[in-house]
Amino acid sequence: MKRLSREFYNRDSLIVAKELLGKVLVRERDGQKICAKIVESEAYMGIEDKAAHSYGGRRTPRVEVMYGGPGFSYVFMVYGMHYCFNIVTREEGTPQAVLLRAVEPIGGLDLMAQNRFKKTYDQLTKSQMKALTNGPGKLCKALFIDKGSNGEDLCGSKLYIEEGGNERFKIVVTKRVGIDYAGEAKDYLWRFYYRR
DNA sequence: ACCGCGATGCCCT
DNA sequence: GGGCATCGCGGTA
Repeated sequence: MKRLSREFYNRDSLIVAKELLGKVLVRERDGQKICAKIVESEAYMGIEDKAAHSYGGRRTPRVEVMYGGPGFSYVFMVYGMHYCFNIVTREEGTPQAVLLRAVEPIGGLDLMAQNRFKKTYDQLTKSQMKALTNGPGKLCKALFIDKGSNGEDLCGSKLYIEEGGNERFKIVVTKRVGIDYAGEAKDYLWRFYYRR
């Protein structure tokens, strides 16, 4: 499958967040490969978005990568124990990003099961199977995405995104999650997920 | 099924 | 020192 180009990412997060649905996130590590379909995303619109880490032009060491240009990863820690994986969008100096909130396992099932639960895929309970990659922190753990993947070039060969299949689907549009601190921005319909 | 809560570390004021 | 772009558990139904 064809890898997404730098230009794909060089657009508003609202567009990229929607278009990433159905695409395939690929993680290569130690000669092994994990693939998963992107099924939920959120747009963070930068300077003007009270929910974004770069709101108001905030530029600290943590968010620096958001200013560096499209197609790089922004990985940060939340609640002291989970990571969130974002894709930086827009040109250098315009700090937008898309948060991946959920993916669906396609390949490398045993690797994901090991990373999450220290078991083979077959050994997972039903609920563990369902919860394998259905949250931002969970998908990071399953795909071995942590601090070390911050600033990774998604046009490279360790962590990247490919075109998906041609399956038809709908996009459900809702409010973003976990941003009650963001004033009126908490109600913006900037969360998207794959239906069917 | 839904709800409440504690875990735990880093970032930024 | 306050607060998090979360998760999983254990309680009540």
